[in-house]
Amino acid sequence: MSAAPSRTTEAAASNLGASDQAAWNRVLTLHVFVERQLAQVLQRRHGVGLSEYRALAELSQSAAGEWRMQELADRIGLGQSSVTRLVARLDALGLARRDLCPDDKRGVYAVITDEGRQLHIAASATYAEALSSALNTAGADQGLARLVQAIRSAT
Amino acid sequence: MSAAPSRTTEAAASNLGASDQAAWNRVLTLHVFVERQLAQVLQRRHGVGLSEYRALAELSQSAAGEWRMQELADRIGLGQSSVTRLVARLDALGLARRDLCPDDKRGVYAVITDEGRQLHIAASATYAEALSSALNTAGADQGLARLVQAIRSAT
DNA sequence: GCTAGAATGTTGCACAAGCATGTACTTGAC
DNA sequence: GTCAAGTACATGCTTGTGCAACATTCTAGC
Repeated sequence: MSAAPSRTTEAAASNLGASDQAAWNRVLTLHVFVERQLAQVLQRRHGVGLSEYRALAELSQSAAGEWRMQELADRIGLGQSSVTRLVARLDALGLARRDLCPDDKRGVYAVITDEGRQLHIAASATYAEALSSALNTAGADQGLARLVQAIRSAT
Repeated sequence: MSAAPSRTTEAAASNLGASDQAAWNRVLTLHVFVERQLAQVLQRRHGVGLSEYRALAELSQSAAGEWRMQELADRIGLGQSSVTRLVARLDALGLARRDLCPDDKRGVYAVITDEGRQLHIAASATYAEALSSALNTAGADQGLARLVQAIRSAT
């Protein structure tokens, strides 16, 4: 796999690479813009950060309102140690609590509280509204319009 | 703006809101995955972080190899203070230097050095390769395939 | 010219996130 | 039953980032 067969493969990969970079740069621009909007509005109106909100969202839509720490970490895209402290923050705010796993004494559940559910319901409306608003604003930008459209229509 | 006229508007916004959330969650998942891959590979192979790489990329593709601090901040999606320190890091590494603006004594240029250009060229290949690889991997995932396709085809 | 306000960067501070390590527990091989 | 390896989470440390406050310089209006 060095000479002829890789020739076209490498060329194709290289070409795709260039357009991938342009595409990804647009994603980055959009990501920064939208996340900043969301973070600001959540902080102002509900006093929580994006990670807190997303943790509450995952917990509240779980069947039992709880997840193992590791599972929660995977779901919100953070590392283990970050989630340990994130749940500690939620605990301090009364929005979630830590619960020991009975059948595996190493395990810990993060459990959403009633307060947490209430905050999530309220913040959820804010989040949805701000997200759509941010996407609309970004979609009005010349360079991002097609990307936003593509993201929205990618089921 | 409370009763009849807002009825359909709110309903439409609400519906769009729900699908926007699902769409944005996929973007977040993809973003975390790809950025982590890129950051790891750049750090391992070239000893720089993502922000450093992106700053070098912006500087190297500028006409004069330089940008005003604020302009650079906008281009890589960071705040002013972050860029102040980012450029200080690049300066310490010999990859960029700070230059005073002659006609506006408040202004500062971040200027890429030869070392910076060389590193960028090398890292650029790594970056392109890792990006395409990451997108391909993500594109093989059931839940992300359509999104990756959409992003790639959104010119 | 002068002064008020805007613009450009820098610095102090707080904080969230990652990495490496430590601790407790579980599992599997023998 | 015991020991080694692996899993699950917590903790110490470092770092990059944002916000707010600050100093300096530019720009307009008078």
